[in-house]
Amino acid sequence: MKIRVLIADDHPLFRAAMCQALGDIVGPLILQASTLNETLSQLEANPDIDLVFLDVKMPGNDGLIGLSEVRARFPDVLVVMVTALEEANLIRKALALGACGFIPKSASIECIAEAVERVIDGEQWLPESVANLNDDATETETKTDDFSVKLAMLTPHQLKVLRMVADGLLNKQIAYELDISESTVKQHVSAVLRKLNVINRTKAGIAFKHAMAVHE
DNA sequence: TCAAACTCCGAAGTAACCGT
DNA sequence: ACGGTTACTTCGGAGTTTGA
Repeated sequence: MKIRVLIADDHPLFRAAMCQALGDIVGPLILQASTLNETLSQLEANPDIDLVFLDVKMPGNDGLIGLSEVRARFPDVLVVMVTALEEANLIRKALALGACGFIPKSASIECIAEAVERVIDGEQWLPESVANLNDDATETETKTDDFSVKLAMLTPHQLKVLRMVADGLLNKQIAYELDISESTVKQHVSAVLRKLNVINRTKAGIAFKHAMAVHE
């Protein structure tokens, strides 16, 4: 298997272990990152990266913000989430946001190898222990799931804009950041409101923050 | 995907009016 | 004269529509 892999995790020991495990599977084409910014820089500098193992909790990535950022900026890159937590709700959100798979840090090398093969083949992959997690979602969580599904309907540009709206940026500021006109930002915001079925940017921002916050 | 033109809405400022 | 209330105007930001 000749694919280029990026391992994004803030723990050097885990990265080293992953490198060792993946080295036997995908060969030597493995890059590393310890923060979300570093991950994005690596993806920008290496457009040939096929697959990213992204830690749910690392500097700059609290929850699924990193996933949404990577999906928004690099829609062609496959993303497999890595976490010590096996929460059904978190996993559903990640998959709805475009993650191709979910690997617990306790996964065996065989398990990781199977994940890589399946994901590269275009399938979604979950280990059995995760796939069998009881669906104990509360009503609120169910609503959040619906929202995550709506989030997955957004285009990469719309996701970027939503993230900035959630951060409290004005349309003018978003336009400056993305180097587009203010009216284009408004068009994106309108599309986001329509797709998320909310009446204004404040509600969209709050809902987005809520959906991204997985460790409350 | 992007931009232009438009409407809508709320906040802030100002003037006119009224009661004390 | 002073303070409070109301009505009007202006302006900036948000959102929609239309077309390239």
